[in-house]
Amino acid sequence: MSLPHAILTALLEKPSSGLELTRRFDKSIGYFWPATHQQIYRELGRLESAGLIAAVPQPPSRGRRKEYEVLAAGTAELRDWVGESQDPRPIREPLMLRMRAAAVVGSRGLREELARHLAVHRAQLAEYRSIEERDFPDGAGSEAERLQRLVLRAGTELESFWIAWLTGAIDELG
Amino acid sequence: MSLPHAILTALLEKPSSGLELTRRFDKSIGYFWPATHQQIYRELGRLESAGLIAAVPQPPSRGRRKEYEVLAAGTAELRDWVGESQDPRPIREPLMLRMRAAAVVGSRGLREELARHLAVHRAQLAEYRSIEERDFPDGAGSEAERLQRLVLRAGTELESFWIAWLTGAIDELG
DNA sequence: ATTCTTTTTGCACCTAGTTGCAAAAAGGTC
DNA sequence: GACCTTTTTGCAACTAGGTGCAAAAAGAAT
Repeated sequence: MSLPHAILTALLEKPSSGLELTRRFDKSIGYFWPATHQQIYRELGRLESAGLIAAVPQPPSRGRRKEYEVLAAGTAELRDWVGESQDPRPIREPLMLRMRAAAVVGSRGLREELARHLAVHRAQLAEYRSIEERDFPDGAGSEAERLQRLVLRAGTELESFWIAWLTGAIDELG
Repeated sequence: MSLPHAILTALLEKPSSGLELTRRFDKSIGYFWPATHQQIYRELGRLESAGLIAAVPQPPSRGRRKEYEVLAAGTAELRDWVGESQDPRPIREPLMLRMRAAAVVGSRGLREELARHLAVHRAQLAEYRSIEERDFPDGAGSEAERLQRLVLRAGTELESFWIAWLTGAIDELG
């Protein structure tokens, strides 16, 4: 149940319409939990019926912009969720499956694929770094800032890991 | 469409019944693509109807053990799949969402959660290391062996990354 | 041989995420 | 104001994965 909580977080940062949310997802929360506008609208509807968020007064109808804000119950729900305990979700990495498959039926075409992935991860790393420079140029600040920096660092380090691993793999398959 | 290919791979390594497959998944392929026995049976059924695998002759019926092997079409399918190009799947990491949520509503309970995750990742790393010692004690061998070693290395390095990151995060949240 | 337990297979339902498409409103152009 | 495009919202159908539960067979116990 992550998407609703992601949306609550985003709405607390700034009340928004569905479309604004979608755009902001694309360049922040979505890095760790992507969502399309369809998913977001559906979830906004559910959160509203659940009484966790509300549209700020305006005659609501299809096609008309609707701005949502988080209610007290929503904030409480999110606070609870932060402290909940939940196991890390299992890794699902098709590329590793393909490596294993290649060990059985041959690795034809695999090198190219590894190279493609390498390019994608490099691009992602570059994007994270530019965000880092833009948003966190100097040392630690408030707790909120430190948390956000930690998330970003997870991103850069994760991408760095893949870059290193893929480089090694391509090298070894030479 | 990863599960069917994971199953094809496992069946090529060794023809098996559904239950055997389930057990083998739990300690090898399942590290990167977990599956329950229910999923596996369902997929075996589909692969059979698709003509990619076949049960070795035996009166088939419910409750009676059924051994599957991969047909030529199945091997061909798997070979194609290895060379297919497919973007890395987006990361979905609820823990990062919780960090961001914590930046907004406070981090109560988060430290404990990070510590729990740390323990899980440490245990997983230990498991990978013991497999490494058991199965790959010495340097590189055949291509197949090199591929499997690379997969295992991805596992150990990924866990190491998380351990390092979590340690840093706990440290910084003091 | 009857009963009980374990193994093995599998169905059915549910939740979450994806994709295609379209309706209502808003805004621009003639 | 009639027409066209863009924005915004949303429905509906589909796919994949997760969970609960049960039926058939095999094996053990008496």
